[in-house]
Amino acid sequence: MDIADLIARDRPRFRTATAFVESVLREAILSGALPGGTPLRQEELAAGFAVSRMPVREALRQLEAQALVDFTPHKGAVVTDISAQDAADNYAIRAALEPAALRLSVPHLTHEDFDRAEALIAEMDAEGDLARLGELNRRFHLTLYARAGRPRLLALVEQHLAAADRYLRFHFAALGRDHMAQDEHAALLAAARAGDAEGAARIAQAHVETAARNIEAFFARR
Amino acid sequence: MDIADLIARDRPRFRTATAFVESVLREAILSGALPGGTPLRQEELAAGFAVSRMPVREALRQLEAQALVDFTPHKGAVVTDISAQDAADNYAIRAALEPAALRLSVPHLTHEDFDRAEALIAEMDAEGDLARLGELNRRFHLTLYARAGRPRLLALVEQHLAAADRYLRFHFAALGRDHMAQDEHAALLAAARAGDAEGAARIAQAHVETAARNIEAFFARR
DNA sequence: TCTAGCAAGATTGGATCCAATCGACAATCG
DNA sequence: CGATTGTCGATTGGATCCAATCTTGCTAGA
Repeated sequence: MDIADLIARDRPRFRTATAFVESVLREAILSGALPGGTPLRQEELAAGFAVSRMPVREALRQLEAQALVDFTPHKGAVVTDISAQDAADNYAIRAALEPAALRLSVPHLTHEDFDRAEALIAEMDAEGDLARLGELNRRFHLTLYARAGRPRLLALVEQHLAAADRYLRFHFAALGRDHMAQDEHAALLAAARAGDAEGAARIAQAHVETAARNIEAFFARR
Repeated sequence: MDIADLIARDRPRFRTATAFVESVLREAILSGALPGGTPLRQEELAAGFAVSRMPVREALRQLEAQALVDFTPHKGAVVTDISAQDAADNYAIRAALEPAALRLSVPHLTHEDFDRAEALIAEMDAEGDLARLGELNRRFHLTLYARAGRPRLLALVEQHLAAADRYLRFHFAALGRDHMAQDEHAALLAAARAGDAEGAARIAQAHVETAARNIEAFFARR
């Protein structure tokens, strides 16, 4: 999706221009529309969003705090580029957080949650578009974590899941989309359904770690 | 330490006013000098820092992304207040991240690291000031995690350790400083020294979880 | 007396303007 | 001929100004 589309579609949803610019830029970075290393010129962005430089600057500051852009004084902001180290970092964090979220959440999951998760697995089987596939994958995992009752923990997981989409792009490009590991998703859901929080946590951890290995192998091979 | 002191001391260390304001405000919030719920008026802060409102606004945006202040459009920023839920969140995150960092770090720790950690334990025994005690505690843990080779993971751990100081203040007030659990620190160091990453990780997790229970009990009792 | 509404002050959001810094290229000096 | 320095354009950092919105308190009417 182009940036212009995002602008036209979402502007009314935000009360302030700053929040709007921040949201669009974040999605653009996470979706890969703005690849790592892209310099973000304030004037240019301001013109694109039809606002002044100020909301752009504030938005860039927020993205800096989220480690999505790098700031250098008097040189400006650049989209953080994705390295093998960053990927390893991301997966190490997720491998720690997601099993923890699962352990807290599984005891409180409802039938509706399980049904929704199952439907998402089916949708993933049918979906062809990669961006959409990443979105479905995120929603599947977040559905299973949602009942953890720890909003900050969930926000962290969500943030790092979204960031992982940037690597997922390489993942698919290198290995094909059958590496989405749908059987692991099914096993995860089954364990959660059985109330086996510990087993589910183990599967989730292994799930993240195999993904990490795949990405690592991909980076090593070039 | 007063805000005025921080201002006088640290201004030359920063290239830009924004970075300076952000740093001072963050420390002030984490140290408890600015308690939760404090409204942060831009004009007032700008006058205090002898700058205009703009760097203050940018700094506040960054703190917002770090969940240290809450923004409401046209109403301004307020220091995020610490609730039992926030504390539980913080400890859940740390209970997941710190053992992971430890597992990665222990195999690469050096004799110097162990010596430094041991010295920090001794310093904690001798230290009376609470703020300084929290700082020593942080440095002890971070020393053991430092060789994990995952900068983002470490940054997350550091951020949440620092945030925990806000709760630690209550912890000590309620339970006395002997609850610092120095014996657990010693056990943690011993396991790390023995190269037992798994054992160290277990101790660290238990360490965080008992702290979480203490805080929870404290919040429940009022 | 109580409430709805309006008006003034306070405060933030956004735009515009000026200053400081960086990068590149050219001119000068050894 | 190479290194250094100075100047200019581009870009960001910071200050000031204006607009939008929220809050507060007063007033008028039921």
